[in-house]
Amino acid sequence: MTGSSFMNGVPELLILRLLEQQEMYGYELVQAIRARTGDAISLGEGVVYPSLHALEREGALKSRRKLVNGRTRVYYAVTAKGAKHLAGLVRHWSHITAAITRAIGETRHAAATL
Amino acid sequence: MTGSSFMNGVPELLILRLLEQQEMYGYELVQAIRARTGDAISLGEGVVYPSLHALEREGALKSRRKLVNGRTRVYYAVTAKGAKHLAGLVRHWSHITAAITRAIGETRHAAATL
DNA sequence: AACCGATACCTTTCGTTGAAAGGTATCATA
DNA sequence: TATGATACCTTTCAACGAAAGGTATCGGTT
Repeated sequence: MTGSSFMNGVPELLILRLLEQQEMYGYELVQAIRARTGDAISLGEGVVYPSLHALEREGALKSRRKLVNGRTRVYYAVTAKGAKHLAGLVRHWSHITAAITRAIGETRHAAATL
Repeated sequence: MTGSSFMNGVPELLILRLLEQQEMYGYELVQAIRARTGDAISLGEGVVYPSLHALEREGALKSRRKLVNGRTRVYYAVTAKGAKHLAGLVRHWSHITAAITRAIGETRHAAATL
């Protein structure tokens, strides 16, 4: 009850969404997430890498190794299956957050009016 | 990675918010949450009761027993401390969801424009 | 009278999952 | 040569929601 960080499922959602728009490697993703959310969300590598591996295992992502400046980068891209999965996640996300936003914005009277 | 239910911290948020508007007992809360979210969110008693106990332990809620129709009901109300806590949760919730919504709605080009 | 579903409380167990911390290696820079 | 950034990774931990089960009372039905 201490955390309440509202982050359940969010790493998976953001990772798939960003990778759908552009192929990226893990380290790049970590920074991209921070940048794209205006520092509101900052995922550590200990969250991103395991997620990438799990998503690839499930067939939602595919990876290819690339050598840049003597360093190895593992680029990830979303598969067709991953895109379908992401669509479901976004749909679910919208549904849930809309319901919560409505619920916490309602007054008891407005609720009764339903 | 299977669940992705986006429910982290949500029970605490909804419980505090509903109880801030109106004093309620556990069983009533379970149904109220379902009703207020249009069946989008349904918390079991196994989630609600432990949450209520934890929140009372933290001083965010206070309870009073009431006998109605031979059945005992435990009514919970939000304390001043709980209200302050809730305000922080709502603030945090808005911040996080706004950032995510923005991030998943952005195109790569729009992101670059930042 | 017996039964069942709804009401009302509760606990224990389980699996997932995000967070933190630590570990390796390369490259550029000071 | 030492440090910080880059780039990969794993292990450990705690928290939390979900499910399931447990008790008891009441009202209505058969």
